[in-house]
Amino acid sequence: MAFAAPSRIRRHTTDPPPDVASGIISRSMKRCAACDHPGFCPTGKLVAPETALASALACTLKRVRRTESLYRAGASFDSLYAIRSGFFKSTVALEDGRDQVIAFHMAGEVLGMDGIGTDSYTADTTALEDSEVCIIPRARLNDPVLQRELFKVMSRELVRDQGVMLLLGSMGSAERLATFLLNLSQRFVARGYSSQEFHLRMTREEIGSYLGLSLETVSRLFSRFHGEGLVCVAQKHIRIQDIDGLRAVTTAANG
Amino acid sequence: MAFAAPSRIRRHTTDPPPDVASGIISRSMKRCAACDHPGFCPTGKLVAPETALASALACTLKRVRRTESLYRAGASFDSLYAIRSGFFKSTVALEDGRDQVIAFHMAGEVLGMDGIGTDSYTADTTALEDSEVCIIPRARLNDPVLQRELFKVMSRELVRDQGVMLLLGSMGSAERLATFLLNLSQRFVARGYSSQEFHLRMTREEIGSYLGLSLETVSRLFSRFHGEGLVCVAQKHIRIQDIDGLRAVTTAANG
DNA sequence: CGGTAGGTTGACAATGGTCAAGCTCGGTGG
DNA sequence: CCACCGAGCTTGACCATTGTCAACCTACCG
Repeated sequence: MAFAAPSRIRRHTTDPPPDVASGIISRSMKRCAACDHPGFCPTGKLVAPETALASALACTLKRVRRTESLYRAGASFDSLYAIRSGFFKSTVALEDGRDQVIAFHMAGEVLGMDGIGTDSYTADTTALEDSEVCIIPRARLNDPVLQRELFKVMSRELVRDQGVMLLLGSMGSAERLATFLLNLSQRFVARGYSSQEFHLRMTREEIGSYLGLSLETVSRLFSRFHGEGLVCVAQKHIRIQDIDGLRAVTTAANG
Repeated sequence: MAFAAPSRIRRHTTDPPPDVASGIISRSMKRCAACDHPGFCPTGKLVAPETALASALACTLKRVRRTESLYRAGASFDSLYAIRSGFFKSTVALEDGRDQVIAFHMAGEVLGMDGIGTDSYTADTTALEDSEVCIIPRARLNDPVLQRELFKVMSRELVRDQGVMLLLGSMGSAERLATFLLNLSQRFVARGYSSQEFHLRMTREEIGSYLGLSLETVSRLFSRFHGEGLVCVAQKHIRIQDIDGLRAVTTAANG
């Protein structure tokens, strides 16, 4: 595979954030004084600028190891969590045992908002790599400054969900995967990482579950995209070779 | 936009709510003093009990006729809307023209929350029958009492979206339609109407769009359910004959 | 009473799922 | 250091579900 072998850094220590884009990381963005990941301080995003630092300092951290769950569906709602570093998936289950990944989450995103309305979480949320979250106790939902920000976060989440419904309801398999890759790319770049090369933290099965496809279909599509020169895939390493080509796949009839 | 004693307030006069379930309506639930639809006063749901009446009186009503849109994607966010009576659909569009129904809304539900995060709406929302909404100007988002309630409403909306993703991603066609019918039934009964007999306000095409199916598949499934004695379908009138049978369809492998 | 939007049904095709076999890589223990 | 093991991935063959196209029907509205 024509793929610059990345140095396989495996950090289980706290100090630096785990590498997200296999070494190709732009550290240009300024950092929050309290958080050390580039450009994306969850607490900074959550509160007005003037109180960001205070909030950040007051925030309790929690570590979640890979495969561990942060909360489970049905557990009583006690806090929100802002991801400081790491990667999560959320899944919901049907009574008959089937379940589905409904979201992947990365640094700066807020987890647990599904619990506000019913006082208990409705999804399972699990770390896909060793991660750290800031605990936002439910009592702080009364903080007007936090509230204002949280409205926006929840609203944007509603918009994100619209996109997923569109994806699941109107797109063919290739469109879905291309959309997914472009979305990941966009989110990585917003965090100061490479937009073209990154490491998938989820399995084919999890991608398939999220996209409403079988793991085999996901695998075949990766192979096909690879063959078409759109991406370079080696296991979980992805390099987007032709971003415009991928965007074209996103449009119907190029599936 | 000021909401104090506007000239165009349509006060809560005595006109009864439009019949939702072709005459089979239970009127047993108590009504809000300010709103006249049974058991489900949007303003009452939105504010703490002690201020419900005041808010309801201050609320400006807007009428939306069938096929008219309440707001369109891209329009700047100026208010939320609580449905007082009627029925709406929300659709989102892809660049290439395809679009999809992402929700149906009925009395008591809140529209426009997708606009909070980005300051403009992201969906088109259209009345499927002559409807009335209470306007909640964006300025009122600062009202702490309203805020608290809105958090719950938005959170529940997130949970609802999870259910739709599950439906679109994990269910077969028959499961989807059965789930949809049971959901409608549940929502009607919560509003004091019959749980078994109701009038569909949307076309087969709109149902199909919402469920990620073609209109032909929806039609065939209605015929099949009819043949199996699960429902009695006559155009847009639906009577659920065997609710447990429908629930069984909801489970995999009974598709 | 005719036009039109919406709905039904059938024949066929295509997309994507299922099943099965085999591969790759990383971890583990001899 | 090597052999083995298992989770995750790939690929092929086949098949089921659902979409597409087309024809026709029906109800409703002027």
